[in-house]
Amino acid sequence: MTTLTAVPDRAVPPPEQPAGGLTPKAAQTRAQILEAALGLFRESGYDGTTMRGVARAADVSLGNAYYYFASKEHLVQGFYDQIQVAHAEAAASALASETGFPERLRAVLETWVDVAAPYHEFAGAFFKNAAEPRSPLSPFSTESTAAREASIALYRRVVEGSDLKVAPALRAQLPELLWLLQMGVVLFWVHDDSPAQRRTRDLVANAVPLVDRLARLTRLPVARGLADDVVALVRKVRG
Amino acid sequence: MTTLTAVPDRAVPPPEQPAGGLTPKAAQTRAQILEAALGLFRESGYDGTTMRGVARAADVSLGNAYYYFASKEHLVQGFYDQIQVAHAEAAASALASETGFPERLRAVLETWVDVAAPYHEFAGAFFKNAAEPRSPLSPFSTESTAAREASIALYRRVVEGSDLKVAPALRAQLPELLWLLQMGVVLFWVHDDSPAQRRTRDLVANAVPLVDRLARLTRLPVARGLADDVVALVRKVRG
DNA sequence: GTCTATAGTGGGATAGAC
DNA sequence: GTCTATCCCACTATAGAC
Repeated sequence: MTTLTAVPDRAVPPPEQPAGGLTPKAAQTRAQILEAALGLFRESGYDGTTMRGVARAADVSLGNAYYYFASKEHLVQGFYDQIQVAHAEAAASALASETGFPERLRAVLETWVDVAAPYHEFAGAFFKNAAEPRSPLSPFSTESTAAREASIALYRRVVEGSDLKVAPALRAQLPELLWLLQMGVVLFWVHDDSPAQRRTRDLVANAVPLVDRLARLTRLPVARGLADDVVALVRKVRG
Repeated sequence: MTTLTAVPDRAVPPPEQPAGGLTPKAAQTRAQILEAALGLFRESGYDGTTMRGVARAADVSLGNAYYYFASKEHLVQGFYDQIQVAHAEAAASALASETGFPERLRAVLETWVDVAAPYHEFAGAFFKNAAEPRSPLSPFSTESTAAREASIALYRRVVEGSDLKVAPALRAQLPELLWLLQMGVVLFWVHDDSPAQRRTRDLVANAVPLVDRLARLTRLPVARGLADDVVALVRKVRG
């Protein structure tokens, strides 16, 4: 779940029509299956939904469902897409009107909580699958690269459109670090049983000013060396 | 699993009636099943191990395996307990000879990597289960409280036995924060495909001095207020 | 309370015919 | 591309032995 910025489905075997396009018929069938799956996920959750049920609801055979979606997990990517689009849209309008770094950061994090809220109940099951390292759904997987980059780009906009003054070396790395912060928020969120995810919202409200102050602190000589080393560590450890 | 075996010897042992514990026979069978499971996990991974296989390797019936472990996942809980005990033991000897904070911290984190190494290949499957919020296997769950407390206690020893000078408010919270650091290391570790988890060891080696410097920095007035606020945030957000 | 044997059920995933 | 038939395995149920 984490990013919930997901990746366009590539579970589809590219049959005849090249250029990544599907036959109209194939696209239709595929959409049918996905729609049925998302409906059942909403109704019965992830575990409560069976591939047989999806196939039946989509009016196709079980084998056909597997022809388009290699596994039950792959169906979840459609769910990711929906949230990712909604988050990007909601965040965009907030970013258009704010210039302060903490306000922008808080807006983006809070809109994620807003957008994801309706799915909180089922998020646990999704999160479980996304957390598996070898899963294509993992936010760290190569399959998720595009989605991850898109999400990081959102935080790049947060930084670049803001008045933040920060150690130069850190500035380039900051979007990625903020994305990691979102990962942490998501982790907290899936464990948050408070009504309307109140505690996650509190976390965001209280953590953002701290991040802001910490970032600005890196301009002081006493902290700058440390900030540089953090950047170096992240860079080294990333790949 | 580790603590419930305290059945005092008696001249005439009563056939059963374990006071919250297991009869010796039961403990023996249970251990047998767990050992067989861990062996198969190592050999064939989590998904490659079947409950039938576990039962066969342990020389018990399938039903008996389920008598002791309600599900395949519950076998993983046994793994957690075992690794936690092994980690505590391995770390203890390192802690006995080191007094510097970064050396102690690094030793504890590295012994974890050492102890967990044999299971790295299939740790992903474990991690997947642990990531599910409502799972009793989650490190944040109430069922995991004992193991979590034991782990935090280890980091309390790291701090208390060391020469670390840190903002007083932070000192009390530090063990818990270091435990969170370990969670982060574990997250990195499960995604680490380098031989012998080289990159995780690099991460530890490079991150520990940073943590050390950051902790000491909190004594400076300029950072102290921020440290206090971090402590306040953690405290608020935890419960 | 501990254990066996056996016979299910349900659901994820696959093979191969058409 | 779509189907039917099938496999495999986690898990359950049951009935009974000690």
